[in-house]
Amino acid sequence: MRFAPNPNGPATMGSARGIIVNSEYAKMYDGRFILRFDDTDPRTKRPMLEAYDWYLEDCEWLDAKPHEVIYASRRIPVYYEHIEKLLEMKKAYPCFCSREEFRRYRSEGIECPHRNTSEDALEIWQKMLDGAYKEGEVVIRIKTDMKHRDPAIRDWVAFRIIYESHPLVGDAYHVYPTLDFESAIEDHINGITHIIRGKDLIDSERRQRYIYEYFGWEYPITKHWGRVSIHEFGRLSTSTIRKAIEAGEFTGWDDPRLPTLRALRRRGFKPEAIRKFFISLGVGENDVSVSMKNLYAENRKIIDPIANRYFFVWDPVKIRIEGEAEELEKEVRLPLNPGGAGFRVIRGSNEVYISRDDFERFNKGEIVRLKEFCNIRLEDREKGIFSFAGWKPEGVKKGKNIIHWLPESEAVPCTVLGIEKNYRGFAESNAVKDIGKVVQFERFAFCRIESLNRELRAVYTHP
RNA sequence: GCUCCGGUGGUGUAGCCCGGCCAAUCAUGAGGGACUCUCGAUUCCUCGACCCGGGUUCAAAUCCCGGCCGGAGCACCA
Repeated sequence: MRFAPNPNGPATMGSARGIIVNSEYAKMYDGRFILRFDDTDPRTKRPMLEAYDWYLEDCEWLDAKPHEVIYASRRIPVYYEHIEKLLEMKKAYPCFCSREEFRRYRSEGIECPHRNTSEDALEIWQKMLDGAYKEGEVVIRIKTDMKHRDPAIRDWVAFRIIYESHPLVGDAYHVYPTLDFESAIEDHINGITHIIRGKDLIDSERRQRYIYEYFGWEYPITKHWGRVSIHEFGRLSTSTIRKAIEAGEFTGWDDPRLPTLRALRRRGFKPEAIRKFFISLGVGENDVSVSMKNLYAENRKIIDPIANRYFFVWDPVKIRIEGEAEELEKEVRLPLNPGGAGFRVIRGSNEVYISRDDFERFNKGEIVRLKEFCNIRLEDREKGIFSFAGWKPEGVKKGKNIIHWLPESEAVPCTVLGIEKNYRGFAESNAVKDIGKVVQFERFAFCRIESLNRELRAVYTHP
């Protein structure tokens, strides 16, 4: 099995499907999983140097470490050898038609003048390599059938001239193979038995079969799947993301709002959840339109039992509790997580922060409960004054009237990088020791604590 | 337009090749209940689908034909 991306940007959710499904099959049948960079176009789909390593990182993260990594741009001489054989066999030829001319021949199903006249094909090829021709002046075509019922198959291009420095191999070459050619050769050399890829490559198979036939090779078994679109992200292509990043709309390729794997990793998603999510999508040929909620559900199953719970008071409002001031200075114990991992301790106070959302919901005289602490009654909304109303939870309406809270002494300034917006407020000081981990801010969401500088920074994972 | 695919609950998926055990799987979602301490978490229950028409057959989600709808490709991109 193989996954063959062009590293013109980092791996996204779309790449994840290819990585996961292919590697999963390799695991199931004890086969090999190869990561191959199809980076043979230094211009239109220019590879991004950093992205090569990012792909490697992302594969390992997804538990899909490749058995072998191939860089097509470093194996161009291999493709040259093969095309030379085809030229000798007269199964390929140099074509001097312009794109427009050839398009006409193709649509009318007639052979172009260069198809059978080039006795000196190998000489022309050599001159191409020597740089005797300009870009677009000549290409190498594979002979198929100019009467093929699908015009897309008719005598396709295998090599073209591009004078542009390649990010990985520099100026070593200026005659580059197309994807169809490079991929056909590599799949055979690497002994690929099964290919699973997008259905946009169905025609590619029909083209490549000609080469396999000429060389007497056996074509791998193929499966083509439809496009995945994710409700929350819509259609974001690598190039649109790049433009948006350059325009400053996103902070980088790992901006939590992006569907890149780097972003998901930053948000604290578990690779196992992503694997399950894509495996559940299957390999049908229909296009699928799926919601991130499914991924959230998978992820939640893994992290919910183990994520530590903390308070995060967003958009905070300071309130004062009157009466029992001394008694309020006590230690409050709250469960750390559902797995029974013990307790965290918060020191109570008669002055605490609560979220504005909560604060503005209450009516005068209403009793609410500060979770695991005490009950309070709203006395004066303008001044933010409540009165003490008992220790036991009795008498409090269940549900939304049990709220989270934080005293000044426990409050660490915190920003959560969200999806729709960022949230500012105070996080419970105990959360500081969970840097790098995914926690649940109670009544808010799961978040990954990222760093502590002037303030604590967290990244929104999901509800 | 030409070539080729596909249509199962709101969403995704299993089943289709090799017809019966399918009043159709699993997940997500939605609705409702529970919770002496997250009603944005957890938990329980319920709801909900074989595109349409014809044919073959004792029997069709599964096979055949037609229609409708949707998708992909038709680059010197991958």
